[in-house]
Amino acid sequence: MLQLSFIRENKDTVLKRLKQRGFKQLDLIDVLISEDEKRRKNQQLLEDLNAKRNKLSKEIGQLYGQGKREEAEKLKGETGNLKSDIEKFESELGENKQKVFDILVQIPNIPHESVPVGNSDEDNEVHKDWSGDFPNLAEDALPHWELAKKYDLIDFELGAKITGSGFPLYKGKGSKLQRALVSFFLDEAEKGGYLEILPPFLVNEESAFGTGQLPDKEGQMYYANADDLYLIPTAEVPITNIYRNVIVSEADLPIKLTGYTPCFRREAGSYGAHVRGLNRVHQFDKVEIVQIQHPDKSYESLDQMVIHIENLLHKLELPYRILRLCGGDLGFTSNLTFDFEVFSAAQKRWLEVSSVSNFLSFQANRLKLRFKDQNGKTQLAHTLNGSALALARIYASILENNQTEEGIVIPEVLRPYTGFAKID
RNA sequence: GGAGAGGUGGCCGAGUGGUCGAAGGCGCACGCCUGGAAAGUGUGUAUACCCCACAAGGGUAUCGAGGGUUCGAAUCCCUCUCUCUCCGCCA
Repeated sequence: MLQLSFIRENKDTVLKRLKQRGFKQLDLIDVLISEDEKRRKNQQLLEDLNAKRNKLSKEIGQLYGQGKREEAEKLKGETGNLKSDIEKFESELGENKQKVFDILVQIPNIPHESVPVGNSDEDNEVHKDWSGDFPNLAEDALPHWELAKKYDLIDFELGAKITGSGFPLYKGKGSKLQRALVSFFLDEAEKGGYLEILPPFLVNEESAFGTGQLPDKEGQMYYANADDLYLIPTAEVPITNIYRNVIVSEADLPIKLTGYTPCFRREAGSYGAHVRGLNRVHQFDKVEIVQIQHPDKSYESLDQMVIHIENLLHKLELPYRILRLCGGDLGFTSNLTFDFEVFSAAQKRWLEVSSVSNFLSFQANRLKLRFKDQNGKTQLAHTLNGSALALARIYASILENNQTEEGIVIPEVLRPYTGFAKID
């Protein structure tokens, strides 16, 4: 969430930027500010009362210490009203704080000035288009779900039998290819200076709140009722939450972490032909990269992450393009997001395989993730993350783009991992 | 799942109702000392919020979390949570 002090001091900018992302409830800002004023007033009153009470208590303590019981008892009598007043203001202040908080969590991050105005994914700006060739497939080229069947790589029906639709089951070389991709991505991230993490796949409510999944998107996450835990929709959640409630030193920045996890998404309400095969599934594997960075350098980090991802796609020899998300498509927590799309040649579709974002201090504020600067002052760090990469669709495009009459050719870089060069 | 023990500042560790945000030690920072360093020595060393100029200064809250008793709670009571030990179960 945004910092209240920032909103207070930069109201006009905040309003302007929120408009840029099409945020409708702009009146919330004024409500927020006035509620916060009430809160401050009540806090002041309460603190004065507390100070009074503390002083009296101290005096009573001293009197008892000196054996002056009667005087002490007399002083006790004077505290009567104080107590009930304190209770009153305490509960009022509690309500004030809750109100402010409830509003604050509804306000999305402010977009970067470069974010184009727009309502939906159709208004996203092509930041970098593909200038190379597209795979030249035969007329009878198959979509990946057919290829998966033909070569017995993925059994969607079995997955549906065991769990439900959208839970693919990989077999044999199909499974190995998946594992190869995960290993490849992790190794590349490590070369890029990211520390590998294998985090828990379920998180508690605090963690889900910290990165912004709650309270907004609980409908997107699987929820383990009996234990009050959420299945992670992305490794971003557990990995970023490592630093929840932590103050790091400036010298430790940037902190660069990577991790493989399966990702679970309910994707409620998504049906139809465009979700066939691996295009949209409830469980998929992903390697995520995360950075915790100094506020002055977070955009540099974002660039660096974009390059890292481009590199992966080059190595996999996949045609891709980069989109700059428009205000309407920008995630609630994000300030600036680039999406990566890979061209899946048999479907003749661009598939989103990565999303890289700078959250500025939006997540850090929720997480209480701070660092101590050179002057000894603590301030919020910036967080960023990106998929590097999301597997299911990468997998799909590899199958489709690399199909030949002799079988599916495995990209060179993956062969050390798969142990085979071709699926036939 | 059952029984027991325990969660105090960056770390260790004292503190069972009164001036305790918290002794002492370690660590860290700065200074003195030194040719330099170690040792020694001095000072400082949490976070959030409020008043105020995001200064100085002052106030409030925080000793796992939440609630309660009390004029007053790290200290007493209740609930939750986490860690450790033993038993059970188990990859």
